[in-house]
Amino acid sequence: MEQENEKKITITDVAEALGVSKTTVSRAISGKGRIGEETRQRVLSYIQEHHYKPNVLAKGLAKLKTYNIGIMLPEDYTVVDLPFFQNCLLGIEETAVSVDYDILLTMGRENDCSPLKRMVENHKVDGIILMRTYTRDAHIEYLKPQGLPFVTIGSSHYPEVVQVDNDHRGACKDLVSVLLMKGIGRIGLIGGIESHVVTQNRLGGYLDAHEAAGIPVDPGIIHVNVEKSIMIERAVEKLLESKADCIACLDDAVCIHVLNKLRKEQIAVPEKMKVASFYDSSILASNLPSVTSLSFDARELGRAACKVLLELMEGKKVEPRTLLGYEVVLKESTQ
Amino acid sequence: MEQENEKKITITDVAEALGVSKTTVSRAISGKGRIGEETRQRVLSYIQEHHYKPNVLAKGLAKLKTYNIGIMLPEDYTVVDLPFFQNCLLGIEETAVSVDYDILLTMGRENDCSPLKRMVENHKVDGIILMRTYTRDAHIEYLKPQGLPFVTIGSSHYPEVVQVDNDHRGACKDLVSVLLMKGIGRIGLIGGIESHVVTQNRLGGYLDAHEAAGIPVDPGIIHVNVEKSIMIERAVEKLLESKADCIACLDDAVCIHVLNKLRKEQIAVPEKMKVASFYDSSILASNLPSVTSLSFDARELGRAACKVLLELMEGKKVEPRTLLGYEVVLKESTQ
DNA sequence: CTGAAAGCGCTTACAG
DNA sequence: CTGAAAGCGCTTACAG
Repeated sequence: MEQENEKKITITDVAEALGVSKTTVSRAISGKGRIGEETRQRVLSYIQEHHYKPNVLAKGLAKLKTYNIGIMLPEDYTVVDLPFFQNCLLGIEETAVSVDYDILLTMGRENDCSPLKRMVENHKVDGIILMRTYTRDAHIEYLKPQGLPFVTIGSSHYPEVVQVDNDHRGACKDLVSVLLMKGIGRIGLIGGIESHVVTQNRLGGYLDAHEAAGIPVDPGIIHVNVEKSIMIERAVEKLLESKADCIACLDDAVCIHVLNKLRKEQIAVPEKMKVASFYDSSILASNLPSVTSLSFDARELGRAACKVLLELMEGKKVEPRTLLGYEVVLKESTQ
Repeated sequence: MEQENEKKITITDVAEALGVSKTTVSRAISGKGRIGEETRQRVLSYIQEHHYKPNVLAKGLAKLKTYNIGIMLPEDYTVVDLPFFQNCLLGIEETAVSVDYDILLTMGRENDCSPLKRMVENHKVDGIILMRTYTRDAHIEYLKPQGLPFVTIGSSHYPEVVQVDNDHRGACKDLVSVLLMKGIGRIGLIGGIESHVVTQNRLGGYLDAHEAAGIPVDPGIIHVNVEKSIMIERAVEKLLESKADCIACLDDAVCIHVLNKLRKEQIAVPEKMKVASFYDSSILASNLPSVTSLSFDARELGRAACKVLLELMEGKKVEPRTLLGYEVVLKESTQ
């Protein structure tokens, strides 16, 4: 209860109590500038004892920093993406906190920059992480001329935009290659939104694998921009007609619908139809049969993105592109 | 590109350019204090034209505010809870932004206050929203003597702690009452963590309904603190043995496992066993059969919580408890 | 109606 | 090694 009365003690209070100048106190805390070891200890122990904590706001004003990093989270999420974002955020926070930065969260739609703009114009952040990218990305276009450091999680086609991403293209290529090698020759595709860069990468990986294996691609079994469950069901029907061996889902939300549809049609997985997902999520972990998919470390991705951003904020030169690894996880659905 | 050069113009720049004092500029912006209408317009239009935006940090320092509200998100989430948190956050942001506040996000485990503490001690927020409550809540206990306004989403047993919640107890009571009235007499329970206050409320609603209907409760068919899938499966087996008519799941994560288990055991839903969930999520929406559950408006909950917090921050007196509504959604699984 | 000045809580050249 | 002073960009009594 003692603290209740103490009420926000400031650097001036500390200085007065100790009979030194604010300068000295400041130096003791920051460790910068020459200062006697004895004085330093005296200040430090007083501070400890009286629970003094510098006001980051004031420090920020003096140094023209906010000690906040802004996060732009897409609002039009899919349930399935959420664990990814959550883990990513954990990774970001973890590394931000380690240098005494906080996370300012804002959410918005694909083409609505206003939340982002607000955050920037109000001078509330020192740097920004965009959690999703689009082939034509209004957020990036707004941010570029702003001169504020930012990185994207997920790839973009914008030159000079620093990006951190999992290697989706490589991952999909590997997964598809494995399937092709197992003799699963006709792999149909369902899902994905073309305006998301990641969709392009996944498609690229799919094509890469076919090229590497010398197997031609049948454009007739590729169903992109299929999102609503009805359209997914129709796509499944078409793939059944086209005698596909396997349905590769561009993401897990689609995969859930595909599995439901197959169940409804009494098509046994994997006996009559194999299924794989190009994404990674805990949602499909408990499915019966378990689903072959990719595995990414979202938390590590968050850490990496934040680290790169912090370097950028310090004015360092950074790699324009950081690609993180993945694992192909083979399960029952493609056996 | 023009903006690139302009570089952070300040109130002093504006004042000089217009030949007025900073005081005047400040008044024109805030609308406070007497000021000539003409002067006011002159300032305002200059500001517009030159994209001047006051530095919120500096304003904050002068007024001893941060214009941030802190959000404490639990780290040990379940996938199924995520849509709830996401929508809740949207509601919070929406109303925070309307009064020019931002959201500072931090995440932590049930008994780890350090992220919260850090945020508070660094003077980074003017108020806090706890997104989950526990029967013995370390966060609340840390926060109470701090004198910083805060509200919880979800109920707590702590007196004087302002809380905003859906009426889980009433909702569960209604749902169970409906089932009982349909002649579904033996309703088994699976899931829930006793240390979560919401579990207590749901149990309470379950009991209320039985009492109201004059039907005795069989403690043998209540399986709380069942979380892991193996334990859930075992609980399902026991309920099958005990001839339960229906399995009510304390939350949707549990419900998914229950459905999987029933499918594995070839028990038809709803013919051989009814199923209901005490929670609300989009995950079960696409299930076959669709699952009877409750429906809460998480976004509205976020709005309400933020509104209450803002009032608290203005020093107003607020209701200690705000309860929001719900809907009982009957679906195929209990037909 | 308007302005000079002090103040918010810190940092950091500049002297000594 | 230490301190007085100016400054970060705003607000707000207090005069006029």
